[in-house]
Amino acid sequence: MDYKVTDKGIIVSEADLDLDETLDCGQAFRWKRIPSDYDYTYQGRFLNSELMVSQTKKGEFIFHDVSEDDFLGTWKDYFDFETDYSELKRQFSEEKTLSEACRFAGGIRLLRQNSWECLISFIISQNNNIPRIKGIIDRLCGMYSGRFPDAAELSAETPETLSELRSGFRAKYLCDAAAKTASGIVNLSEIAEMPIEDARTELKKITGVGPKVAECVLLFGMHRTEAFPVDVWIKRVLAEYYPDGFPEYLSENAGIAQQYLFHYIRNLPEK
DNA sequence: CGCCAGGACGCCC
DNA sequence: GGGCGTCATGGC
Repeated sequence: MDYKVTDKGIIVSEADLDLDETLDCGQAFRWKRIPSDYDYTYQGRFLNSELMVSQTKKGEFIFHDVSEDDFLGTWKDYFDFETDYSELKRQFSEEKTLSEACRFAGGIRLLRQNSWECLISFIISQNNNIPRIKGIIDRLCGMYSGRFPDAAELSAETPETLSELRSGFRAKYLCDAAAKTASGIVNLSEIAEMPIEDARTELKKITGVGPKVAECVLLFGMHRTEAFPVDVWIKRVLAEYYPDGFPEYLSENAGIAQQYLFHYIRNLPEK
């Protein structure tokens, strides 16, 4: 990754990034594509920072009105620019299906998100579809003037006061997650450092967090790249392409591989 | 109308 | 420990 500071903001050169593939692939739900003169532009937030970022036809990325401090302090880490995705894709491409998935969408990166936001987002995601997940999260932030509520704030809500979210049976799960996080029964920053089996057990103490949601929190919110969420789409991939199991040599980065496969199977032209 | 969505729970055996 | 109905909501 190369960057330069300009009067427009930070301009990044990075071959292994595509904004559509990374910001709209079901790992994060608060990015919106907005009209612009660039190839495409997304607007969104991470913690207390807002960002408008554009991708140009030359494959450069403009982080609009971002200072060098903010770029180095926030966005460089969020977009995981320290990781060499070319090298990862080289490893993945030793295997046939993954190789095709990487060729299909080589601009996916694993965002380094916030664990609390991921916990809430993926509780909402269960038995749900991506457009509706985005809508519910949008309405949740709308209750807090566009900000994502912290655990203390959300713990003051009840399933009734959350009714405007139209999150259905998930509202009581959100309240339980907030209560246990705010009270310290569940400590996300400690969980992030635990051996992964212990971390899974801890996360599943929250009602509404099962194997899939726990795995998503570990992967997307704690950057545990060995976590491997299995949803209905990945089940199809495993059944169709990996009847004998997922390759062992990939286990350290299985979660990142999973992102390429997820995007691939969901967007295959047919079948 | 039925089916499905980045599933988990409760109950049954 | 595995199997199955149920849980809201909305798009197709």
